Amino acid sequence: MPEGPSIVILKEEVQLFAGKKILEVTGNTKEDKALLNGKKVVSFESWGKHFLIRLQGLTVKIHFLLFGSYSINEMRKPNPRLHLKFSNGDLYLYSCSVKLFTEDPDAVYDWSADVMNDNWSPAKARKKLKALPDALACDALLNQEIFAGVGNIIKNEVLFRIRVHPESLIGALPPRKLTELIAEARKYSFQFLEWKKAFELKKHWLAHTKTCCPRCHIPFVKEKHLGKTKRRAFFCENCQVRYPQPAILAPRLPPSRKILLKCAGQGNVVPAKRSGGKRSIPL
DNA sequence: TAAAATGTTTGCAC
DNA sequence: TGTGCAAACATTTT
Repeated sequence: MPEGPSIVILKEEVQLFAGKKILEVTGNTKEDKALLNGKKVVSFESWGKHFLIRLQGLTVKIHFLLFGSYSINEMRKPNPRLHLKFSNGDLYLYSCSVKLFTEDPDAVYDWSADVMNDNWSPAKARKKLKALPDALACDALLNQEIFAGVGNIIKNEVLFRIRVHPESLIGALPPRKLTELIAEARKYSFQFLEWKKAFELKKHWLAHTKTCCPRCHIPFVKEKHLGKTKRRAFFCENCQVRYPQPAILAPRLPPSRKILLKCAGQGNVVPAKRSGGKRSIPL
């Protein structure tokens, strides 16, 4: 559920409640639910992975973390964290973080940092990245102050697409690669949105959870806890370049037959096994 | 069945 | 006070 594009879908799905009055509030959140009673929804908004319910003088911030979910009209799970009743239906939010705040959301949120927002600013993202030259590419993409909404799936897919090794240093990326990183973070997020709406997101994964590189047809490297963020990473040591690049490139040996067999049947051509017998034609 | 997973915050040790 | 790390949280799927 939780990457930015999924929150955009939620925001679209709850539009039927925009402008409506909250008739009843229940749920096991420890926040002061009573404050929401009788208030009208000014608007539903999102910032990265945050889902915001903007009321008069009060905003509800929902974060779904790893396991949160929601349903509209039908209660699909027991014990919702928050349930809002409207004249035309119900919104149920499960196992999520709920926080209330009274500040103006425009003063709290930097909308230009949200990859899904109309105000997304690649220039500002670049400036923030320039300030973190020692950060790893895999960590930088998950930095919500720079790429709000980007999660682990988007991270893996973006790095594969732009052929950048996840452990590359941000400061060592050539300017054009940095441009690509920023552009692809947004571009892939919107593709994620369209594919998710069509229920075909996984079908389009090229790297995330994959075992073989679709370009090189050799096994992906799978790291369980990569970078400061310690998240799963799937990448190709062959076509994803690690920056900085070494001054002298080590000669690359062709992968062994055993390795190639791991990716057989995925567009990979495995050389025939040499027969143990004597050659009929001497070399 | 145990383990892992689209994530973030908190609290403790140093 | 700052930082870095592990733990906590919570649920579904493999």
